[in-house]
Order: sequence, then C-alpha cells, then structure tokens
Amino acid sequence: MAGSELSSTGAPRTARARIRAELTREIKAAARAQLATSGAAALSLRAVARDLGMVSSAIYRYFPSRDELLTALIIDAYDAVGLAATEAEATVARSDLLGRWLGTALAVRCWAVRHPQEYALIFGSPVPGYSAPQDTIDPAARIPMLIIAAANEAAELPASKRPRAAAIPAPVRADLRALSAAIAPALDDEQLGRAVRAYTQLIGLISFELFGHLHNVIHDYEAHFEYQMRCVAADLGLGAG
Amino acid sequence: MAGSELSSTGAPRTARARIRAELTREIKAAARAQLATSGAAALSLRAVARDLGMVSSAIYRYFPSRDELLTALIIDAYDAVGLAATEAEATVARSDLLGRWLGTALAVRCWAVRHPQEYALIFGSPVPGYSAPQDTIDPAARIPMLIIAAANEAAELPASKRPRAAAIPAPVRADLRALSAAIAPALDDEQLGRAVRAYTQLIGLISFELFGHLHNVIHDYEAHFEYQMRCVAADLGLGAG
DNA sequence: TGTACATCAGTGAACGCGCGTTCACTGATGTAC
DNA sequence: TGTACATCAGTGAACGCGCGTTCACTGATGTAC
Repeated sequence: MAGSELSSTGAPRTARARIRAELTREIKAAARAQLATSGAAALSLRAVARDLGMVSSAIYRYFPSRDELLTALIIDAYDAVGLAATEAEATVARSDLLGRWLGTALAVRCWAVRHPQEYALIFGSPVPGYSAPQDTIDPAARIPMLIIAAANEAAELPASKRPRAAAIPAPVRADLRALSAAIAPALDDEQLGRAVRAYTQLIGLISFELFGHLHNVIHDYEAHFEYQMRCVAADLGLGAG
Repeated sequence: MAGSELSSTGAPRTARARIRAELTREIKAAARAQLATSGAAALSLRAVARDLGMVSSAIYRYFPSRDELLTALIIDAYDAVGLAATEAEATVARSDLLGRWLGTALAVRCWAVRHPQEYALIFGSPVPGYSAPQDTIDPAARIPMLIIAAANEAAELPASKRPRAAAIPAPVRADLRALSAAIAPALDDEQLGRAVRAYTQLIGLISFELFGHLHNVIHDYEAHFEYQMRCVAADLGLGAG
C-alpha cells in the first residue's frame, strides 16, 4: 500500500501522500509526548487525536490499532538510540577501541536521559498485553553490534596496549566514600565500585532475560546466568572457602 | 491504628482484628495475581474486589487508595526477594565468598523467574503517576548489602585464594558459538561472553539511574557512569589507539 | 484539457465497557461500666 | 454477667470520567480515458 504512494526516489508521490507521511509523523510525535507524561500502558489514541485537533476515529486512517502505534514507537525508539550510538561511535578513530566503546556507552546514556520514557519503552518492563513483532529485532541489534565489533578487534590487541584500571573521579569517589562510611567502613573505593557493578550486572542480566532481550540468543538461561555471575565474582575477587 | 489492634506478642487481639489481617493478606494476594495477568499500571481495585466477592468500595476499609495498595505490593516484593536472597546466602559457609555471592545471585534470579510481574514492579519501569514513598528504601537495600558484605571480606583475601576465570559450560558455549557464527566469526567465546556482560552492564546501569535505584546513593550520575564503563572496558580489554 | 469515477481523509455519533472514589446506610462486633 | 454505646466492615447506588473501536456519511483529491 504505502509502496504505491512512493516514487522511485522514496519521496511521496502526491500531495496527499506527502500530507499522509507528515501526519503519520505528527501522530507519532504526539504519542511520544504522551509517553513522557503517562507512560506506555496509558497511551491513548483519543488523547493523541485531541492533541492534534482531530476526531479520535481519524487516527484509524493512519494506524489500524493502538498496538500498531505502539509498535511504531518502539521501532522508532530502537532506531533513534541505535543511530545516536552509531553516530557517536563513528566519530572516534577506528584504532581507539576504548574511545569507541565509551562513545557508544555515553551516547546510549545520553539518549536515555533525554528520552527516559522511550528508553523505558524498550528496556523497561514490557507493556502488558502487547507482544513485540519481528520488525523490532533488527533495530534492537545495532548497539550490541557496536560492542561486539570493538570486542572483536580487542581480542587481537597485544596485551601491552590494554588499558590500565581507570582512576575514580573525585565526585564519584565522594559518593562511594559516603556509601562506605554508612555501611562498610573497611571497604576501599575500588572494591565498592566493583560491588555496585556486580549489583547492576545481576539485575541487568535478569531484566534482559525476563524482558525478552535474550530471546533466541541465549537458550539455557540458567546456565548462562550462572556463568556470567561467576565471571562477575572473579572481578570482585571472590574465592571459594 | 493497627498498633492498638495488636497484643504485646504482635498477634491480633480480637477476632475482628484477626479477620482484618487475614483479609488484608487476601487483598494483596489477589492484587498480585492480577499483576501477573495485566501488569502494575492496569491494577484495578474493582477487579481485586470482584475476585474476592466483595463490593469495590469495601476495599477502602483496608487500603485508602490504589496507590497505597501498590506501595504495599512493592514493599512485599522487596521483602520477598530480599528474604529469598538472605536465606540462600545464609546456608553457605561464611568463608566461601564465591558461594555466598552465587547463592545470592541465583536466589534473586530464581525468585524473579517465579514472580516476573513482581520483579518488574520493583526493577522494571516505574509505574507512571506513582512515586515510591520512603518505606521502600530499607527493604530495597537487602540485596546490595549482601553483595557488599562479601566484597568487603574479599578485599582482605590473599590473592592466591581468588578464583580463576570460570569455564564456560557446554550449553552456554553452544549459544555463544551460534551467536559468533552469525555475527563475529573471529570472536572467541570468552570474549563474546564479556561483550554480553558489557551490554547488560550498560543497560543495567542506565536502568538503575533512570528507574531510581541510585537515588541518594550516586549524585554525579554521569561521572559515575563513565567510570563504571571504563572499568567494563578494562574487562573487555579495550585500549586507546 | 476535461470529465467520470474511484479512492481516500476526516466527521460525529454511538456502542459497551471499566475505572477510582464518595456517601449514607445497616448490622455485626467490641468496650466500658 | 448484662446493658448502652462506640466502632467497624461491608453494601449498593451513584458521580463523572476516559477508553478503543465501528460505522455511515461528506467532501476533497487523484486517476484513467
């Protein structure tokens, strides 16, 4: 359908088609704005229509149901965060693997902080009653791809080129000091930082499993989980008695 | 109020108070059952009342509003997962730091797999329009406390006692092989495992920040995030060009 | 270039539904003397 | 132990609200000859 409305250059063919594309964008933008105030579960077609000065039934000319609109938002969110990461990563010299990873990570966080509800849409708890279609798989893969590419090149790096442990910046050190003063006076800052990492790793991995991000990638979730937790233990310096 | 209904042993004093405590539990149980099918945002007092054969207004004798019921469920969930972790950890010999950490981690995952909607309630995206009161802070701290305690003792361990890298179990290796065959043929399994870890760490830490789990603990989120990502880079063996 | 017909966008009313919360009430349980 | 009063649990009706979706319709835009 949409295909017949596009010329060979991909631009809309007719005035009507151009307006249609425009309005489709506006509907998604209004829906995104609504996400920010009320969350995905409460996304309402009627409210979106109201925002745009349309009658609620008019939305159905553009999206056949609420779920289809949600799907479009999810795909857009994956695309947006993937694009942000890709662009940031691309500005770093190819040989600077640390810079590529940090560029990716900081870009993802930066996007997430600016679009928290869209972030929650893709990495938070799934919207009940909604199940993501196939179309969301490819856009979801862009960030892990960047990480894997850098990891791939790192495997061929001589050991001498590998980074030394990062120094703790002053504001972070202050937070960690306050934390250890409150609960674990003997713990040094580096070790406390590792413990924070262990906790985020623990919850991050469980969330990935439960929220579907490892679907079709990992099959024996339990074995994989235990393996990763053993690796985390090594980082923490935990030994068997 | 509730205090005057309890005897000095903490047991309900009168028949009425006993029934009240019983029904309070039943309401929460019915609400939890509803979480499982429709998610927190759709939790409905009317549906809970229906499940219990009560009239919807009767619920207000037990919880003054929907949000108070949600709060009770959140506190219960933190308590339940904290208890599961604490109990599992307690069965391991104190000197077996690796076992204590693994026991904690596996117990948390196990609870999460069995109660996915309650897990999502506390570690997924926040319920829109709902803000967690102070009461949720203490129960939320139990898991990180276990981790920190083990990390604390590990810091005093001689280096010889620290664990060697964990071997990859066969089913996990199979998944990682399939993954690397599809996207990064040159990558060895250990390094791919590290990349998975880097990705879950990235998203786990951002989720913690956005979903409020670092509130009042970390203040300079950005500096902390970059520091942790640098540590992850060291694990990945990423160097500067 | 002009006309006839097909397609499409948007309207407005309606359907049936569920929600949180309030309120005046009845009847049972608990308390104090 | 018995009675008078206060407290409490649960009822049922009502309030005002918003939701997704359908449908027959009007008028504008696009297409084919």
